[in-house]
Amino acid sequence: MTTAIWWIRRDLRLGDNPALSAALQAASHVLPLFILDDALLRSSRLGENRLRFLLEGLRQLDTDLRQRGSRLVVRSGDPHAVLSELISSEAAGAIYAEEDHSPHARQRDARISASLPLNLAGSAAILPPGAVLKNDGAPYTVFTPFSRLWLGVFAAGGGAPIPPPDRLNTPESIPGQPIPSMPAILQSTLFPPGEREALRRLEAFTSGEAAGIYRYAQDRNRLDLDGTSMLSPYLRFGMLSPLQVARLAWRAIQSAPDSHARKGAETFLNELIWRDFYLHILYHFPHVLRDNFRLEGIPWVNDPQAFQGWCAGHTGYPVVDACMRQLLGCSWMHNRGRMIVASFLTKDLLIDWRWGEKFFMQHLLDGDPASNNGGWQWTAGTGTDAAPYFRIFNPVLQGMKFDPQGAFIRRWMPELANVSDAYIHEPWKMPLAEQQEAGCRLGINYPHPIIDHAWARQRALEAYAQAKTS
DNA sequence: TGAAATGTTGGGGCG
DNA sequence: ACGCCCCAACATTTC
Repeated sequence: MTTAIWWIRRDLRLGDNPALSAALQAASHVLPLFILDDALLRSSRLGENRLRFLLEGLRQLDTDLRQRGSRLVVRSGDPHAVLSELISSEAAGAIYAEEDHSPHARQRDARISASLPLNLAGSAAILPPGAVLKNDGAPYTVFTPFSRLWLGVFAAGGGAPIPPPDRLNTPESIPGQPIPSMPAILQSTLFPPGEREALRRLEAFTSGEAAGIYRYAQDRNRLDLDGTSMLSPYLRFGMLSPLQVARLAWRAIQSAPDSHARKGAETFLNELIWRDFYLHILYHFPHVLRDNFRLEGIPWVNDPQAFQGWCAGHTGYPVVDACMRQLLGCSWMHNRGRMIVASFLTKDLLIDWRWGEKFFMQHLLDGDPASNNGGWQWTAGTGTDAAPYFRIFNPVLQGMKFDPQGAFIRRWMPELANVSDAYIHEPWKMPLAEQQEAGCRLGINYPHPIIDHAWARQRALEAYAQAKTS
């Protein structure tokens, strides 16, 4: 009997899992292990809701494993200590794990590899960092050429997904600990954790001629429609194989019924490429977690009270507030909303993008350092291939464009529920009579805008003019 | 994966 | 009929 450890990190799935597959080939017995790393659990960037999503995902994985004659072993502590103890107590020959390209994970894995037989197989990205480089071997810092080459590399390497194993032999009586329970903070779970649910959503999004992926190009920016895949939390924890999602998107492009549908599938695949782009950026430029990628010396105002207003959804701009309430209410925010609130924080309020980045990490189920950092630096105009400094969203126009009837605003802002279409995006213009009729008195039921956008825009342009290209 | 400011054009009102 | 003005509507430039 030989034993291999399948060390699960952010690949909570049995299907299309190269690390699990390698472990099964290497040994007669496989020990599925998840380590609750003290260092990660103590991080101020780990929100309770994401932790709970992870723990419940582990419970789901354990259920799936038990149906295959196995079970999940959970241990807390320092990964190196846990692994070396298990290697000797179980006489395990090797450890197999999916590669995690984030700086913290690379450091941890390098330390472990130095003394333990750690084998990395598969990647949290679709194409691993290093697979998409410029001719001179340098990493891309502009998205469009990156995506062109990415598509070429991806198309060349086809292949079918690895089926989930029928059975895992797992050694008996390995001491583990029960998966911790956390009370649910939110009443509704928009995102039931687990691979089964993830596959169900993927199937619904990509199969059939009426699939959402074919409407993605036209609907994805609409806050008031379900135009996105809502797969991000599952991709974040590898409850879905990102490679498998990309394969299905690719297939949808090939079999699209018309050019409009093809455009939808292409746009969706493009978003997956953005995900890879930012994973690669973080791999090649880990300092972006602390520093601006390209601008230096923006004179941030960093008003804590304004920040509190933004966090709570009390800015007085309905679309901004509705998006923040959506984040607080379901630990997820529409991508269009993320851009709107990020632009408002960095450009209107002139608050350092790091404040918003951290807040997002604390609240998003899909919070991932690479994509989150990339998105924030993009909006702040400090990142790779970033929005230019002068691109400043007007929260009123964004609301009118992407929530035309205000349905999204009314869903998240009960105090605005009876405000008419004419004023739903700028309630401060409401005459007193209508305020009373709508039960929404400015300054009482809903705040006046905490800042005047036209003025704030001017201020932002002046502030960014002081920044230096670095 | 913006928005505002500025420029241009052309129809209609009017003396 | 003609010129002038006003101002949408659209295009271009600028931030």
